[in-house]
Amino acid sequence: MKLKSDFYCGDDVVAIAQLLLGKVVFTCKNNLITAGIITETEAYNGITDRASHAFGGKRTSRTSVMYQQGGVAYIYLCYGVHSLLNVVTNVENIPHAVLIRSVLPFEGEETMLQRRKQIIYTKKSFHGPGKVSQALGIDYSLTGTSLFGNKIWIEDKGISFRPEQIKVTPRIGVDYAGSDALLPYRFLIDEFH
DNA sequence: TCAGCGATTAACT
DNA sequence: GTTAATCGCTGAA
Repeated sequence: MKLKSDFYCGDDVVAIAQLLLGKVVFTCKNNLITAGIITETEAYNGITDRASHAFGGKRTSRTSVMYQQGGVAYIYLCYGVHSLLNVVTNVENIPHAVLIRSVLPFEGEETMLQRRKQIIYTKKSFHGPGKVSQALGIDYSLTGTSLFGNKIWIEDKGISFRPEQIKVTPRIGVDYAGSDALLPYRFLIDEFH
């Protein structure tokens, strides 16, 4: 069942990041459906978070997507090469987002591997935010896409994890964020990594 | 218009 | 665990 607006509009982005573990991201591109079970997320906690693009209330053409009401995709290009997929949360004007870092194949595994130019699935095939977007056929032009439409959406398939399966760590690649780089905002399912 | 830069990846030891 | 490659968008002028 597709996640509803109230899931995305909560005000605790860190809690939502944890709740997204086990949910399933779907995309439909060229009539091909692909989907992955989320096994790793990071929270980006609005204007007080130095690691967030919206730190200090920064609002530009790129970051304005994060200020929309929860339930849209914020996708941006990193290193000129990688499209990174985020889920926008909270209400309008609060720029919270959750980065999807890893998935397990759920539907359309062959298509996902083809997009990654791989023949054989390994557990690392879709570990890393750039790989997730590539496998699901997502690129930065889809930023701002509603998660209630037919291009990208997230479903609850009843998959959940016990608290002891969930590992909490600081976020990756945000050393420039000073003390905020140490915040325990990354969640992952240890047995899949 | 254009210099700067990055929420990474792949390929190493 | 480490390090180098990389390139087109972003944002300010």
